[in-house]
Amino acid sequence: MTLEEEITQAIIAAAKKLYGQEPDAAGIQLQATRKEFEGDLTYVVFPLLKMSHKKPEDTANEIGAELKNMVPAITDFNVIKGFLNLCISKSNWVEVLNSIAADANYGCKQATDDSPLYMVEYSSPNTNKPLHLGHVRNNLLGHSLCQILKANGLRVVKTNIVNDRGIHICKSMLAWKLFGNGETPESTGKKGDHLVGDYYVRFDQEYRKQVKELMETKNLNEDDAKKQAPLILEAQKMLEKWEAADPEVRALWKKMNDWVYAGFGETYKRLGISFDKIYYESQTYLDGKAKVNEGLEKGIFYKRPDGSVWADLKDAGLDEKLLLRADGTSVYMTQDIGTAQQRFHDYNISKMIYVVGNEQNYHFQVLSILLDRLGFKWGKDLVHFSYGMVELPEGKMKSREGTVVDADDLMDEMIKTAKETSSDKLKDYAPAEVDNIARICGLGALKYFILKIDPRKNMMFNPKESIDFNGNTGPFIQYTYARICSVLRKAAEAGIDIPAELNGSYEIAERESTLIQNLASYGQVVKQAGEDFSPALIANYAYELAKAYNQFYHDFSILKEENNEMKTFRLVLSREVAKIIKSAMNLLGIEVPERM
RNA sequence: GGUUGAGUAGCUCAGUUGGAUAGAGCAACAGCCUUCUAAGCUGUGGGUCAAGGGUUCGAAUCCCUUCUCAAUCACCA
Repeated sequence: MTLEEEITQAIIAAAKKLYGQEPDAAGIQLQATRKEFEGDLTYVVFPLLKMSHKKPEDTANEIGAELKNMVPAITDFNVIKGFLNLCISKSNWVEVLNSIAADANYGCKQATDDSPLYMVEYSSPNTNKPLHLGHVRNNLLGHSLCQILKANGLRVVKTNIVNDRGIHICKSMLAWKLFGNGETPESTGKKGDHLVGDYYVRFDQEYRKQVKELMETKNLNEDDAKKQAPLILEAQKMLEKWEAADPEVRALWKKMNDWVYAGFGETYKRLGISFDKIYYESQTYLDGKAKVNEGLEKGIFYKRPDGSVWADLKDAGLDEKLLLRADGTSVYMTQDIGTAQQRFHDYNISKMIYVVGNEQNYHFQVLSILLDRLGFKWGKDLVHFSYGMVELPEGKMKSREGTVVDADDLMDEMIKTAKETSSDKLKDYAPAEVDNIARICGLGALKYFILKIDPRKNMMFNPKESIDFNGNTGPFIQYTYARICSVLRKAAEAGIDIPAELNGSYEIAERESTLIQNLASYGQVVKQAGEDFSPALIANYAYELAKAYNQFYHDFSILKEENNEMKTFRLVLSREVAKIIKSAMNLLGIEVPERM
């Protein structure tokens, strides 16, 4: 039983004794006492007034006196208005620290074979353009979410759906065929995804030229010109050939997709993310079509005179939704139906989570309803982990207007800046170690910058101001870790033995017990982050912890402390802070360096 | 127009499910390195929590109205 639970029980017992009624345990909240008041834990007594029929101060005093008698760890209490501040004994805090030290995975749970299986889809790139800042947010959130779910004792399958077919892919294929002169990643030295992306842009440029020309020469309006431009017609023909499995088109498709996958692979590796199972839309869209046709036969969907298939969702307060075009080809929704079916066939999934931007809210609302109507019992329970857009000072990112922040460029930039920042301090180190530290810090700054923000919100990214390395940042937390490592190294050099567990009595200071209290709350934070799907909670916790440690570090000597008992205590405390920082950062997918 | 989300310091963001005098960082200014890593620590200034009403011991938080912004409501994915 934790101290909080013990006190909660005591409050219930005290209320019963004093007022003859038992308050609801769920309604009893203990919070850390604000630092301007004396005490460690605070209980707000206002809810008890209905049963006590006394003033807040009197009620708090009565309860406080009872608690002090019942709970040995409570040494004293004070009352301010309706707030009952409880002081916890020093020895209790040392015990708490010992319990943290005894558990290498403190705050995290381990999954067993019976644990529920969660499947998390994230990343979900198109194969016609390189990853940009928006994808980075998606990838980081997805990876961190998986880490957090695992830390809550769940089994997790990380999955990715690659959008590898459709008209947009044909556009870059066509442009490469027409203008590429046989260029390859090898011949140009370009990453495959960038090379293919360039041809996607090229298609758009040439296409727009043709549209403009048609409007001028044949006096067409824009819509008609867009439909009649030779390039788009040829791309459509290519898509038809692809669907008919034309060997030449398929070979080109495979070649270019492989270039892109190699490029994505590099970016993923650098970002530190991975997948357990990858799905490709080219392999699931036929299932989706089959399922839609099945729904059509059962009368769940209906066909219009032109041959297109629709779902009527007006009774659910939504509109009608297209599922198959008149020519029989599939749309986004069709593919997602097929993909979902395959996944639930492949795995015994208890929860399916889609990490996809909030622009898709409507899509997932519809998907859930459609799957439910198609008879999948899990359809209703799909979770769309919806996150906000990344905005630039000029507004939204647009590939065609060149206002995207490329993922690879961004990482290069961050690592370069980190290297400049650390070059003075790391003069004595081997170049490879300097590079590795710059990589860890640069990526740490980027990842933390993105993950500390509430996922739901749109976030602002200003490339000119770039990302900070001071203050509430990844490197700040990494620095705190490296600092502790340095102290522990020096302790080892001096031959000081740091025990696994403390015994004895220690006169610890307020700042030290606060730090222990901070450490102790890690488990609660991990749990909350798991329930809320919120890496931001972990990020903010890690910052608070690092800040609290730095204040402690500034005010107290560790190795220079003359009292050996206290020196040992502070070393253990430091070691445990480092452990929890490393664990929390791991949940965010951020590495921590031992020196920087 | 409908739906969903958001609006907190000059800027970027927190705010533990309704608790004490609304907090950090950046930017500005002023201090702290012969002593365990100054990517650190301390201090100063900066707020009508979009506006108005309601619920109650107590509201940035819950409810209603209004305003502003974003996304979406496509035979694009």
